[in-house]
Amino acid sequence: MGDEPEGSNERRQAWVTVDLAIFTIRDDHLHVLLIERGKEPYIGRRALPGGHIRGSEALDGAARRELREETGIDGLHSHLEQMRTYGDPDRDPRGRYVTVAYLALVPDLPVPVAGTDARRAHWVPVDKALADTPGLAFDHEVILRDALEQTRSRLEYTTVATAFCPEPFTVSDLRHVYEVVWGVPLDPSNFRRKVTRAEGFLEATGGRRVSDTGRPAALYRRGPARTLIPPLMRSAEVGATGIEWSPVAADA
Amino acid sequence: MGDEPEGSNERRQAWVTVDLAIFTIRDDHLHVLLIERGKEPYIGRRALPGGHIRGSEALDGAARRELREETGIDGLHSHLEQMRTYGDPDRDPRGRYVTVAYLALVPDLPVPVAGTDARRAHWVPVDKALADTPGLAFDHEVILRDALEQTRSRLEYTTVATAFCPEPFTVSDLRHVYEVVWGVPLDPSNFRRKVTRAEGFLEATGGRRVSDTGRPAALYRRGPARTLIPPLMRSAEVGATGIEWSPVAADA
DNA sequence: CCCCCTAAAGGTCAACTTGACTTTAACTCA
DNA sequence: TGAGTTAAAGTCAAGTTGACCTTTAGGGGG
Repeated sequence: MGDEPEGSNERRQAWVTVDLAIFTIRDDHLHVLLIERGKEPYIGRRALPGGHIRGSEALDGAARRELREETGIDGLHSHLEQMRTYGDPDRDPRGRYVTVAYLALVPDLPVPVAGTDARRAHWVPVDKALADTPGLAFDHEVILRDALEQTRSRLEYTTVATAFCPEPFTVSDLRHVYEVVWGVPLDPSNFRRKVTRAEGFLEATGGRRVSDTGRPAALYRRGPARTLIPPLMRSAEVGATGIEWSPVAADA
Repeated sequence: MGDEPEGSNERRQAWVTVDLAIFTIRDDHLHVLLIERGKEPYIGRRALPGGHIRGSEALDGAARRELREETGIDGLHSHLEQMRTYGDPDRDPRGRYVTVAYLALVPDLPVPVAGTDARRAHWVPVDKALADTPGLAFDHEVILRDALEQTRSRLEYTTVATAFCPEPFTVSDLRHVYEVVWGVPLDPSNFRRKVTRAEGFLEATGGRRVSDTGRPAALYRRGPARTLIPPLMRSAEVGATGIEWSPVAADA
C-alpha cells in the first residue's frame, strides 16, 4: 500500500466529501450528471458533482444540499440513497480524502441543470462517460460503475424505478425505464402483469394519456411500497457483473 | 443539527474510523462481537469493535485488520463487506467523527476471541445487545440494527449464509443459519430442494456426517456462486422492516 | 439380532407464477 | 371507413412453490 511521506501508520484526520451519481433517462439512454473541473487536480476533466461536508452538516444533508445545488431538485421528486464510501489513501493527490458516494435517481428535468453553482454541469450518457478518454477524475469511474450496478440491482428488488418518471406515468413509461437501465427489451404484456399485481407499486389515477397514435394509456402514480414483491429479476445477460455487494477481497 | 462552537459551516477535517458488526451463530442464536469500552466517552459501555484508519491504509484494509485483531480470523473463512457510513456531526462528543461500518459473518470460532487487542471482547446475543440498558455506545445501536437487517436481506439474494458454516457443512447446518437469522422455522424438505437446485450454491464433497441419531447427512462445501438465483425469500413477518436501502428522508 | 427412534432425503400434488404468444380494445390519421 | 398503432387482456404449457407424505440409513435398547 505504498509508504510515501504522508502515509504513516498514525491516525490522521481526513477530508470528508460527498459525491453524487445522479442518473436520469433522456431520449432512450441513461444519463449521469457530470461537472467539468475548473481547478487542479484533474483540471478540465469530468467528475461527479460533490463537495466537502460542512461542520454542522450530516452526510445525508450534505448530499441533499449538493443535489439541490446541482439540479435544483429538493428531494421531493427524486430518490437519494447512500451508496458506498471510497477512501483509498492515494485516491486524491491533495491528501487523505474519504468520499461518501450517493446515488440519486431523478426524472428528466424540465428546468435547466445547474443551480447556484458556477460549475458547468452536463447530462452525459453513462456509456459515454465510462468509455471516453481521458476518463473521469479521481476514482469516479469506479464509483460510477458501482452506482450503475447498484441502480440495475435496485430495479429488481425495489420500486425506485418510479423515481425516473414524472407523475403521472404509464406502465409503458415505467417499462421504458427498465429497458433503458437494463439494456434489454421486455415483453410488454408480462411486464404489465407483474407491476400491476405487485402490491403497492402503482396506484391508478383514473386518468388516461392520449397520444397521437395508439390506444390511450392508463395513468398511475407511485404506490406506498418500497420493496418489490415478488422481485422483477433480469435474466442473466444484463450488464451482468452479478456482484452487487463486493465483499472485501482476502488479500487487499 | 445544533450550532455548537465547532459546528461552523466551514469545511473541516474529520476523524475516520471503521466499526465492525461481526456476527456468528452460537447455540441457536445470532451473536455479535462487542467490546467493553475502557475509556471515555461511554466508558464501561458496550460498543462495536473498531478503530481509526491509519495513514497508509485503505478502508477495506483497516476493516480486515480490525477483524483479525478482534477475532484472529484473516478473512479466509469469513465474509467481510462494507455496509454503510455514519457521520452525524454530533455522533461522537470528541469531535467530528465519520465511521465506515463493515459487516462480517464468521463461523462459530474454535479459537477464543480476542487476539492482539487488550480490550475484552464478548459474543453477545443480538437480541440482548439491542434490548439491554444502558444501550451501546455512540450510535452503535443504529449501526447494529442496520447490520442485522442487511444480513437478513443478504440471505435472500446471496449465498453468504455459508460464511456462518465451518466447512464441510450439511444442508441442515445451512438451514439452521437461515432459521436463526430470520427467526422463523423453514420446511426442511422445501429448503433442501431450493438450495440444492440453485446453481453454484453447494458442492457435494461426497462425505457424510453420522450423528448418534438419524440418517447420516451429506456434506457440502461452498460453491462458486455469490448471488442466489432464484432468491430464497422470507415471507413477511421476519424482522420485517421491509427497509433495506433507507433513502434519504426529504426533510433531514 | 431385531425393532424403534430419529433425522435425511426424496416424492406427490394442487395452487400459483412465468415466458411466449395471441386476441381484443381504443385511439388518430388519411 | 379502414389502416396503423399502441394498450390491455387472455391463453397455455412449462416451471416453481408450499404443504405434506414416504422412504432411507444410521444409532441404541432390549
